[in-house]
Amino acid sequence: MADFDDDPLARAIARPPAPSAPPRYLEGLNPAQREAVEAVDGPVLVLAGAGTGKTRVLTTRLAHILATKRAWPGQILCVTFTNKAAREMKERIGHLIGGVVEGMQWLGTFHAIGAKILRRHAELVGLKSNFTILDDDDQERLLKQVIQAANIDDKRWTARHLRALIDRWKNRAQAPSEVPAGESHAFANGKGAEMYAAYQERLKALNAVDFGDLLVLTIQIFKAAPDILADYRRRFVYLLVDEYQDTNVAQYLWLKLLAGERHNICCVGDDDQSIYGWRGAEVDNILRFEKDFPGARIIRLEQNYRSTPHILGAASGLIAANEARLGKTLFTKRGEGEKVTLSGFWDGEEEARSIADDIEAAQRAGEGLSDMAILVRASFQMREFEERFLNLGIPYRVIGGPRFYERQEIRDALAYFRLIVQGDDDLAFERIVNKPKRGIGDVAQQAIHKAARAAGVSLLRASFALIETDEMAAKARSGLRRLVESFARWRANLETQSHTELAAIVLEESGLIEQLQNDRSPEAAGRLENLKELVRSMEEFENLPGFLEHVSLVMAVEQNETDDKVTLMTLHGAKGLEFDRVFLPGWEEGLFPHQRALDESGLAGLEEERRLAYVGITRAKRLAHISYATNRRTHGLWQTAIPSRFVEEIPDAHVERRETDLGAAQTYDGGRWATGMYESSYSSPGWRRAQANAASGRAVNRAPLIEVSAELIATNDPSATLVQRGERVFHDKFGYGRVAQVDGNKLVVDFETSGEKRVIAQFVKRT
DNA sequence: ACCCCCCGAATTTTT
DNA sequence: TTCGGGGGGT
Repeated sequence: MADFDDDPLARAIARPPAPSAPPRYLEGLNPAQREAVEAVDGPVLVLAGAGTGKTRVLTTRLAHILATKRAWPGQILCVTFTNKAAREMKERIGHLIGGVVEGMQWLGTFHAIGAKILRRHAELVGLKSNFTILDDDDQERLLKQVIQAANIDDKRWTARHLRALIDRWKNRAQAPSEVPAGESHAFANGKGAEMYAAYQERLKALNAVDFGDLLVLTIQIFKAAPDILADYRRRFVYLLVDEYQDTNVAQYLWLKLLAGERHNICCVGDDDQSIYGWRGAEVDNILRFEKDFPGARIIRLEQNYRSTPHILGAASGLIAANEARLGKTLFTKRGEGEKVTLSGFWDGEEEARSIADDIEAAQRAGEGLSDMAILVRASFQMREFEERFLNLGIPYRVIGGPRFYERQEIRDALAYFRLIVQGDDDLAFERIVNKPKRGIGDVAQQAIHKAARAAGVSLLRASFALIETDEMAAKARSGLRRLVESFARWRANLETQSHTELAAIVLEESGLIEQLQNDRSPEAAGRLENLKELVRSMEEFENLPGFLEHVSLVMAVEQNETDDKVTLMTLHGAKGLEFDRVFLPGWEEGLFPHQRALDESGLAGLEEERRLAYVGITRAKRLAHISYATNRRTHGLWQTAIPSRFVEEIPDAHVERRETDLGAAQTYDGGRWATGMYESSYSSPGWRRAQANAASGRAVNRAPLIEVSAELIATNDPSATLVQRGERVFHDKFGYGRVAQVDGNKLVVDFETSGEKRVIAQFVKRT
């Protein structure tokens, strides 16, 4: 409550304004922001450019709805993508509505809210309300079983591949029966949909769901039970959606169902910051908003409070090259500032060295390390910087490494907990049945599986029966008996014992702790520490199921980072953040824009990469430094690259070019960059191995030749396309194939080895 | 049950 | 190059 004193919004709400004066919380908003706050009824799309005060608008809008008594906190549905965003909103709202309400019950991520709804109506889709939410590791292991059960070669058709397909279908809310035949064909000669169906069956049997199901199944429920849907529609008087440009089809359908006739929906987003197309986000959702919600108001927030004019100018100039956008013009009242710098380096090492030097110089000049960030396209780029930082002793932090709950020892512990809460969780059982070793090898595990299948029960249940028979070797049987009896005991204590106590006992009695104590490897101590941390982190939860729900939905553990360190992260990870000084290394063709984005998604892929560049530049408050290296080692081979086309797209007025003379490896002929690749003469072990491979006649795993031209992708001129339908072509990556379709410079080619792919015409050669 | 070697893959990542 | 998974040998 003390916070009320520091928070003008909270104060304003606690003390209602005089009738005539506008409420205090509207003070200090610019006209567009104020409009977005006050337009509470009917559909509204707030196009919030980078740094335009989006979060402030969102929270103030909520405050406004509450202060004007249009709805109670529990009648507002407010969805975000990440837990971080949800947490931030909750904190700010918490101040506003104080101790009156615990918090907003329906403020959370799509998945958390989906899970909440699904648990209430689980029986309608054949689940129990204590269902497990699988992470992608479990998901993949389960898929592998499904693939093997169908006698499909799981080398040729990997679980990973199938998972990607199923994710895609679920992102579009497609049930197995709705999978387009062509896409089903993408797996094991048409078995895709069949595998998907089998997987869903297995999930049901395990009383488990995956992330996609949290939305797909709730949509199913809404459609099958109109009374339930009507209930939620009545409850949710106002809907608020953050980062709307990141929604996928399933999320869109889910929102549309919940918005109902009333359409009091407000979506906030920025089409120019849509960078998650590859995981199903549909920019179209935001581009199409007016059609979806007739009479929608579109409000643009264009005044930027973050960056200098040069930074905004650079970013705006770049993003203007995109076709598919609603269009905004950011402006600022801040003073000039410095131009964005552009530097070229001989290789990645030199680039890292120079950036590290700049960081040290800036630090000496009084800048804080935590005000600086290096934003890379791909995480392998981080290594060079880490090495350099370690060398120089510059403190740094990497954001986005392997996360706490993904560590092996944590997963093992969690599998024990899951099995206590939900005995049907066979995946958890398989994980820990012989971990730590208790003599239950392959043979014994096969026997358990067989018994479970025969009786149609879970592995744990089957094990209970099995230890009473003599179908298993004595050693395995006694090991299994001890395990199974432990579970019986733990489960019996679930209700009576505190969950942290229980957890500590489980870790001890299972032997996990002992195993690590006996482990002499250097990592063991850290792992023990992690387990302790795990138990500690359970304290803030009410019970074990509550904790597990948190774990499956929030894969990260909170870390309070107040130390003065340079931040190293990917561009994707940087969205929503800001730094005083930002370094953007690796702006090279093939790396950024990434070759795969171009190969797989053509123009759309290029535009998404460009948005990523835009996100990168707009993270900077005061200084942005772009750089590229002419030579870079990837997968053990040296490759030569040319500067990213994005470099050229930034208006000269906003850039200071510091490129030195390193043009030797590049040529520029009339709008077309040519690149080559050469192998180094390094006498590294890998190089020797490659030579040996070549000598022995084996194919060398060599990266595809990068050949890009600066203008080609943007063209829509059909005459630019040299190949015709039906022609036989060669592609560096996919090999030989026949052109099935020509669309401007985009082709659909039916490749002999890899099937139909969409490729850019300029990447294929006629044969 | 464990170890070693070979092979393949190596953008981005939340939930 | 580096990592992890799987197969095969001990």
